[in-house]
Amino acid sequence: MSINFLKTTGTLGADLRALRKSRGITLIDLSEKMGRSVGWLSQVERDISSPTINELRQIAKEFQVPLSLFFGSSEAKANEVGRIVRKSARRKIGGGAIGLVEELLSPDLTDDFEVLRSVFNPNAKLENFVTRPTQEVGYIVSGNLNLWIEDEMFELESGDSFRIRGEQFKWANPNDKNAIVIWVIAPPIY
Amino acid sequence: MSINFLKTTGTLGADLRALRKSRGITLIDLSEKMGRSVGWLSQVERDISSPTINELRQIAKEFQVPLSLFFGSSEAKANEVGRIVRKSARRKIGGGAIGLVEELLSPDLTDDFEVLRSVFNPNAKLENFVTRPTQEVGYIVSGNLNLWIEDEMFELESGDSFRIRGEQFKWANPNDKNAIVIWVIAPPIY
DNA sequence: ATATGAAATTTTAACACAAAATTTCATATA
DNA sequence: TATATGAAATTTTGTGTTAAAATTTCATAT
Repeated sequence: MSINFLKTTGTLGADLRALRKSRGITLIDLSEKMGRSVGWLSQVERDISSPTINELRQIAKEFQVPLSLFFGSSEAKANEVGRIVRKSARRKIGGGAIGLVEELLSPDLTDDFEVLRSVFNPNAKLENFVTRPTQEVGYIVSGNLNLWIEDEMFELESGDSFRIRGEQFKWANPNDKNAIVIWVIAPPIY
Repeated sequence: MSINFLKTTGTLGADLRALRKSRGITLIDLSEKMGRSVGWLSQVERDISSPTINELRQIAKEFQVPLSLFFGSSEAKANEVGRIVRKSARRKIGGGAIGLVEELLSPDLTDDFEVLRSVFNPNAKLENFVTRPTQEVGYIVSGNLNLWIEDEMFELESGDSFRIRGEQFKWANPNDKNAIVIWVIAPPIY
């Protein structure tokens, strides 16, 4: 029986690069903000050198993502890295609204889209409209979700799906039970 | 009480164009194959003129998609067109393997990705490997699915997810109950 | 042993031009 | 009288070139 070391999901460098690109930041920009050299950052993103936890924390802060984005709750088997995400090993993506728990179903951040599993807690709601330059499709696995897109409101039930394309939206869970939604976003925002 | 006319989902022109583009076919190519004029086709894709059922059937055949792709099983409300797909109005996407029922969760074919809901019947299996130049992510909603990617086999359970990136794959439902999978494909293949 | 920063390399951006694809519309057709 | 055609007009996409920007490499310093 071995001690559980803190391990990333095995795709750290590629994830960091994808994250940086999705924000339109260059290595030069980031290195200046972090006070590190460009060469070092380049190596980190290619898994040639590995950042300490503190450095990783600094990067996470720079991109406004939770540190948890880089860690699955359990370790992936070697042959599953980049291919399979087990239910027990999904990465938490915090940062969003309260009453909303998001986890990543994609194995890393390098695809042209991202797939999330979102749990909307009972009576949770997003107060203010959000707009993103993305195409998003969601599917209600269970529960109910009220969705406002521009000036329309839709009452969605289990089995319904929706699309948002750069339009402003907000949501509310009108029920006393969780709503579970599979949510696809392109291009990636995390 | 009114008679139910055969109505497309309200996104026919755009869907036809997306479908044609996804196959890398030009209006000229298609018009020659169909024996119709380029101008007319152009107008169909812009909803300026509407094809007859026979013409639509001809197009469907040309693209090797079922005619059902263009019809939801019930009519969408005007303000939901292009935004919401109700559980009862999903479009059937046949053509795949036997023992597999696929429905479209995306409201049309014009996104950078497509979201499907696939039902794998008990003990259904895909005999031969498939390879597509796509990025695909799937999420097991319920049931079990065995998935082969290249030379590895994975036993997936409810809650697990996977990614396939241009790799050859095949699948089998090892159970006596349906497996339900939300499947995302980019770029679109339908 | 690791990080740095300047040099070397690779990638992306910005044009300009040609080719291809699509739209428009006056006319023919049913 | 509405619809389809096909040639002309327009728009979009592709190609090749060069410069700028971004990234990688690697000899040296820490």
